[in-house]
Amino acid sequence: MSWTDERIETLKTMWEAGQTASQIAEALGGVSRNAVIGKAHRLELQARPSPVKPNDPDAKNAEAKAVEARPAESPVVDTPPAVAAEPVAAAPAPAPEPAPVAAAPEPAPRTAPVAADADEDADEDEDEDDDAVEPAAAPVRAPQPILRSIGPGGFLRQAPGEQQPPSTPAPPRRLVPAKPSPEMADKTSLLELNDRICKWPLGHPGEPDFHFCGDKVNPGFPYCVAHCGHAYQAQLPRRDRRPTPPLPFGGPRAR
DNA sequence: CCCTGATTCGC
DNA sequence: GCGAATCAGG
Repeated sequence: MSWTDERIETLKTMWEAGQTASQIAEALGGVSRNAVIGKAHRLELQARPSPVKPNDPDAKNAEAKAVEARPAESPVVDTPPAVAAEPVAAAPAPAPEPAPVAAAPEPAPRTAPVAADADEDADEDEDEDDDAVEPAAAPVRAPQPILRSIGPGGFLRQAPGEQQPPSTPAPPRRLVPAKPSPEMADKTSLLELNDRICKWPLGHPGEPDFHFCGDKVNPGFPYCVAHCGHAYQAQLPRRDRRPTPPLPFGGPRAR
């Protein structure tokens, strides 16, 4: 996979939006987390709270650590044209690339309670789906990206840890990355599924906010503990079940 | 363990 | 230029 302009743009945008390298890599597809990081650095996209502390050269270094034979790394303090991006226009971004459609879970949990026929399975769909005309939905899940909020008067607010000068004008970016809207930034998309996050779908495919649970899986299962509870339910003996099994989406597509 | 980003270095 | 391997902090 090569770094096309589009992919680079996506990388830049997501990187600056605070997405992790892993997220970016999965969203782009075909590249590893390392590749993303490497590319980001080559693009001089650094500037991001890294878990690994940059040792203070002044504080107490010395040469004890020979590892520190870093050539002249320009001590640039100047921050690159930072984000400051006002919430970019939505426009539900189609995945930048056809996703390997395989994420369909095996036990087939139903996302759409066809009709609450019968009793037992009280549908416990996680909220979502309904109405929500409001684009600025409250970030129910952990907001990862460093989002700036708009204060009174249209001032950009900075997160506590943020060091970007607020003066930075928003670059006229009209490009639409994989995750255009901030409210989608912390939702797990199809592209971000991996072996250790819960693949339980929330909402309905095709809807703008359709996403996946994204929690950590119950080891050995494709879902988190809570959703395993929904996916795997004890089956009553035999013929005790009059009503036909509730199939998702009206059952397997007949074709 | 898991995650993260940074750096190195062979290709 | 690229990215796997490696490192290192949380």
